Amino acid sequence: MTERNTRQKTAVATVLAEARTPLTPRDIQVRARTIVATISQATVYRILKGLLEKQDVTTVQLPGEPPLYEQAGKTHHHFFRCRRCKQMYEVQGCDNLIDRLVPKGFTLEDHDVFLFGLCRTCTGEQSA
Amino acid sequence: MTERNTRQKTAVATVLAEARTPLTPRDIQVRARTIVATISQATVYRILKGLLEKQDVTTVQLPGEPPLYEQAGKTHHHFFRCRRCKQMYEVQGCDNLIDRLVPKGFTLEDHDVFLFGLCRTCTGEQSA
DNA sequence: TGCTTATTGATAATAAAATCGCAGTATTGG
DNA sequence: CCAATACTGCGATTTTATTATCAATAAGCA
Repeated sequence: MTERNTRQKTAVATVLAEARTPLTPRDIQVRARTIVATISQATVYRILKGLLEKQDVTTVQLPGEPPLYEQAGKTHHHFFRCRRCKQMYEVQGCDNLIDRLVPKGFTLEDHDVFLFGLCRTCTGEQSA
Repeated sequence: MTERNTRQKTAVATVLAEARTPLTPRDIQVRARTIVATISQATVYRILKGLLEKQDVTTVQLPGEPPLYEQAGKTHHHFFRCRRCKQMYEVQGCDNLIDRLVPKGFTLEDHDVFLFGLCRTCTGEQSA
């Protein structure tokens, strides 16, 4: 038969749509439970797998950490992660910068940039 | 007593010193076995742990992959990884570029850049 | 050269993430 | 509405990376 629209899928889609930052599967489960109280971790993984195949979500792979998930279709961006409050902030405008790093004769297909430090709020509170 | 200089430690140090790219613990074991035929994986991990504490080696954390190890003390650099031959190539000259990405008021402490695509050799062979 | 003990090798144990199996549930075409 | 079956929940299992255990080995000082 065809794919079915379940409450669980709707819940995960809603969570991803409303998320301001990439989420872990557990984040997604916790938030989805406010919509479907019993949604399981396995189901979250299954739904994410399906969404990935349909390219409705993408993964954000921070070095040394398990993947985070975010809705697909956003404009190209990277992240600044605050080491104090752990928040992730989107960063734009890398393209022409990256090209300069590519060695001559190499074909650039993709790239990642990660910034780490203190966000504006935590920079201010740092001295306090 | 004091720390001892074992053949295993020497072998790992030699492997790291001669490596042109960051290596996995298994890579290191395989290469070290050409020097000390019986060196075990556990020993490689133990030695790497010690070298990390002494800051004689650093880890390279590719997104979504377990850490690679390389000798410390190199000039700041990033990597271009060829998707075809899997080789990693060092890339330099990111600094002033990265600064432009930092949002106002944020404090940049660290950053990572990863380039993916085809190296010069594989770019040439691609059409063949 | 001996002796102390840091270190090793082999394997079991652990940790964390993701998947699997299956009985029960709920969606949807008719 | 109802039946076929896609999907779910739960727990067990797998996978991969790393660490712990412990008897055996080997640095390196006296």
